[in-house]
Amino acid sequence: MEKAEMRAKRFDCSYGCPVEATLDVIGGKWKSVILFHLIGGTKRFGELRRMLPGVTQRMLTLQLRELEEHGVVHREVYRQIPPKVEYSLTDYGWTLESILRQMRDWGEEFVRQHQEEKISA
Amino acid sequence: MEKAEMRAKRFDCSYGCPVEATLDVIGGKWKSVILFHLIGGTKRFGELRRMLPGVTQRMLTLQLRELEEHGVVHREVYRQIPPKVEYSLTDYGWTLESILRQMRDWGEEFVRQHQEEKISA
DNA sequence: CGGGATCCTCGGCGATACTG
DNA sequence: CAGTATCGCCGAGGATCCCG
Repeated sequence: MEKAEMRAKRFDCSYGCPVEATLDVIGGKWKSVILFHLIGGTKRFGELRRMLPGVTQRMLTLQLRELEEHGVVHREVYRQIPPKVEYSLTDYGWTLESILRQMRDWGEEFVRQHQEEKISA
Repeated sequence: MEKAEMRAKRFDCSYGCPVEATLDVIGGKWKSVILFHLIGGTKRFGELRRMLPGVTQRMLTLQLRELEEHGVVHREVYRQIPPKVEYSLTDYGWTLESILRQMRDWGEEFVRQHQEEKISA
């Protein structure tokens, strides 16, 4: 499938519910974590890689490309040897900040709840 | 893998970031949409099925089971012929309401943006 | 350093059939 | 009506190699 077709399909309002649209942007395997780390400021490719234990180079690249296509992440390439590429949130990406912070807060509480459950068990 | 093992693994704080924990609860293929519809009130299995065009019986069952295991959805079985099963948000599930509503709002805006993009293109 | 290109595996998910 | 069981596909994602 061509990239243009993918975009057409993806943006074709084929979402049954707007919640799905949001999930399509932040719901990838590493996307929400990448976005959350970018709230802390611009990051180089290698920095992000070190911040996500277990991510492969390929997956990090793919996820960043999709975030870029969705308009929430900006990719700045410095043409030099060795290469340097910086990633940051776009203005539109910053509109996700509130949701991402709430997701972190809820997740912390969720983990805490289940730790207690394990202790009492 | 035994269910107990899955739970152990899932709740083992193996999330690199709390955001992932939240995504594990609401990030399934149909989970966030199910949860969002349950904000509107208790629903029967068949009702949910009709509200999610394209979902298979199997997937709806699996997703509901996981939501139940995560403690955000309550399953009420009425022992009668024909069977009747109702699903609703637990108190803990209601703590997701704000996030879900924001996700819907952001998703609506996202779809709107890309519709404009298509028109201007 | 930050990628592409290729090959291959594994499990998520659909399709179908059966049941209390 | 609301599930469970079984089979089979295919695409997400890992491993590896090469490049500017």
